[in-house]
Amino acid sequence: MNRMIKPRPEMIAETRAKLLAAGRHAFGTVGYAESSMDDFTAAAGLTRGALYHHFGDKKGLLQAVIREIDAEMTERLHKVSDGAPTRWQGFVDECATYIEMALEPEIQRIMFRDGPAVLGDISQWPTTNGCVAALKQSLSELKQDGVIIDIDEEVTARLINGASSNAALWIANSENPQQTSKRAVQGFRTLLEGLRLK
Amino acid sequence: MNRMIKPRPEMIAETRAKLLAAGRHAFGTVGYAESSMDDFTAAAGLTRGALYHHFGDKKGLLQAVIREIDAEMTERLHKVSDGAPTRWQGFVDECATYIEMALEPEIQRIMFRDGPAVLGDISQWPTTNGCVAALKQSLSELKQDGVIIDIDEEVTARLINGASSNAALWIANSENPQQTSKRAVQGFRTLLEGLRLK
DNA sequence: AGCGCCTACATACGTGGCGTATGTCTTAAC
DNA sequence: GTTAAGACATACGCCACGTATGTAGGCGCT
Repeated sequence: MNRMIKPRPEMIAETRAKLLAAGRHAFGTVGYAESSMDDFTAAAGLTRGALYHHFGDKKGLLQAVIREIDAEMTERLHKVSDGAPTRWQGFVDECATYIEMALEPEIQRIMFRDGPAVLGDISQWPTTNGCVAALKQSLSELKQDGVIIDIDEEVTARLINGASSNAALWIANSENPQQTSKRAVQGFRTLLEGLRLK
Repeated sequence: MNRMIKPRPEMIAETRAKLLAAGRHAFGTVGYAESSMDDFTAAAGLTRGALYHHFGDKKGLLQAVIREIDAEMTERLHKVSDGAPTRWQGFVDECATYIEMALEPEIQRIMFRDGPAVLGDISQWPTTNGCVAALKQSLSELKQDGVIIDIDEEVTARLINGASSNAALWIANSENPQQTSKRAVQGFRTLLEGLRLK
């Protein structure tokens, strides 16, 4: 009755976490299509059997991985905007952070390339639009504070999201990512300035 | 040394065109990963042998399809900007057209979802950045005319490109695409207004 | 004109990856 | 202690891709 020897649920959660981590690593490095389930489950000391049990299929694992990453990204964005001196500054920082995150190979590959290709537009997914929601919220606050012009927050958040992710792709594949990044962030800043009330 | 190749050019071109069309249709409807080469080559009255001969592999065909579509899109964009009364108007129309094009299922699927996922960032490809180039050129002209503020055309073109394609994804997957589209285009217009010199 | 080669495809074959069906072992319940 | 159920492994079949090989017909050369 009392499980004093070994907590069974923990073992289960552990295997789940192992699979999640193994899949995330494989998807983030070699990509979704090129990731062999046999390979990366074996790397985690398991088999595909466990994967099918916990996640249904390969796509299911991808979804889980995406949820995890999205949650992490959302948290990072919130931290940035919370730590800024002004709301406008926080918003701009948030956008810059978004680009920076999109530059990370794992995020880029999983969230911006393979994710949408395999699962369709994930942002439609109610559970995985944390980043857009974060941007949207920032925009709403700015609007209430009378800092920016009257815009459709949802639309603008989406546009910014698209511009950022695409910019990141461009930056990462450019010859000189450092310099390209500077240019991009600068251009982004200019674009955002257009939203401000003069 | 190099021999003149003229083996029934018409027949060959026709075969190539058939494969291109068949692949384009398959990729644009069921998607790249779900398209069976055996199936759509057979639909064109051919076999995979012809495909491998002409395009090397599945990815090669995708590249060719993307080039074709990109050329078409570029042409459409040029037509729109050329037909506008003012350059600013032409530019805005161009952006709206870009969104509209991105709403077409075939373009969306091939150019914005499967393409980047399979081939990486295609915009880096020298031959397939026609749309970005078109936007860039429009921006350059606007700058020279003193209509817009001093911006980095390349960067801005990329940002617009990203915002448009992403917006299209969002629109297409929304419950009410018509209405969402209106909102998106309106928001886009507002964003672009920020680039104008007052 | 006829011979042979090379191009443009088709056919055949092997491999690998995915999904499912089935098996096994452990834990919890009674 | 027997049983049910969950957690995973093993086994099997299928499909799709890439390659290796086969073949028919035009084109150059004499």
